[in-house]
Amino acid sequence: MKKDATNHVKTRNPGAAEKRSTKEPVAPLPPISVGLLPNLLGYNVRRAQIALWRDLIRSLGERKVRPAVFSLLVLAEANHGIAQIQLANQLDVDKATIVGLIDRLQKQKWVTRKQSTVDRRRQGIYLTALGKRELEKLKRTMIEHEARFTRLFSADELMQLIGFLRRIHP
Amino acid sequence: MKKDATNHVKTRNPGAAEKRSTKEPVAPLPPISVGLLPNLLGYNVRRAQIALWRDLIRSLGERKVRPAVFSLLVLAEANHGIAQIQLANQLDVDKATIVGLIDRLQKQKWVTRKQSTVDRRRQGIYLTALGKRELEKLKRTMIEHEARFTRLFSADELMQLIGFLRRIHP
DNA sequence: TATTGTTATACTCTATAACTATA
DNA sequence: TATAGTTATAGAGTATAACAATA
Repeated sequence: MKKDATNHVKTRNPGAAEKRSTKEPVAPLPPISVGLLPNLLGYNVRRAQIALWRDLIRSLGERKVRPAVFSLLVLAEANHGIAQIQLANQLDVDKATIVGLIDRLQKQKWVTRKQSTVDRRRQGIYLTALGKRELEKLKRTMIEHEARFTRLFSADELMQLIGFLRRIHP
Repeated sequence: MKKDATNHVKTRNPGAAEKRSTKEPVAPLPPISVGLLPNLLGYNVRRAQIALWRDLIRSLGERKVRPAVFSLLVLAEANHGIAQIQLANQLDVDKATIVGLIDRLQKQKWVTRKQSTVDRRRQGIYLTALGKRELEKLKRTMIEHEARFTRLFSADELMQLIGFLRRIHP
């Protein structure tokens, strides 16, 4: 029923006004009070994240890549042969989750696993040539997506905002 | 494997240093480069949201209430007899999702449904006396949770931050 | 005994589609 | 014909637990 949702996070509404802009219905829904919600930091962060997330999903949509995969590819590119446990630690997800993501990426031939010679428990992750090319495209998509939001802020404001957010996730 | 996770969102790590603080392992994991991730607005919002979400889950934990339910109760309290479709619009989730949440709350005797006399399609939502009492407790929990994060900011900074976030989710 | 990777399983949150009853 | 609510189903994202190989 919700329009643009492709994800577990609820749909942001660029059309919040839709309902109100149509002809006045017979028994209109009365306006509601939103209570204390808008003053809560957590509520606002959550709503912002949902707005960003949905835009990102829409942007990545055609590429069938999910946000987590993008982060993973960026890390893999910056760290040739990174161990899966390191990806898990850095992205703050369980290692079992990483295995699933890598499995898919490997099937797509975007990454390969190669056993480490230093510690044979480790399966180093390497981007393939295809993976690198695709990541470059993804980065462009990501930059466009970011721009749609960062342009809401001056350079100073953006620095401030990111600084604030880092205090929350130290 | 991840410690405090009770949720689909990945675990924030107050113990990120754990791995490094133990005795130096035989073949230590090499330090990694995080690439461009920390400069992305979306990445930082997501990480902040996860940190807040996990703390909230932990705080609400014993009460077996989820964050979405809290918002719903606040709205129901501020709007006696609110229609489920209004809850869905305000919280930006599908109406089918709201039905599920209300079903549980009704089983717990925290809310009741009552058919509207104005428009009999509507099932107005009302907090029970029990629901009101529980919500008061929840609010205290929520305030403590919020305080753990808002104290990271001065009053001015907090106003600024919330203002920034509202630009992102208009 | 601890760690890396793996498999199998299950849970939370949410959406989609089709339906009923009312309007 | 449209809207509020409902039901049934599915999917994304993630965790947990148990295990093998290696350290």
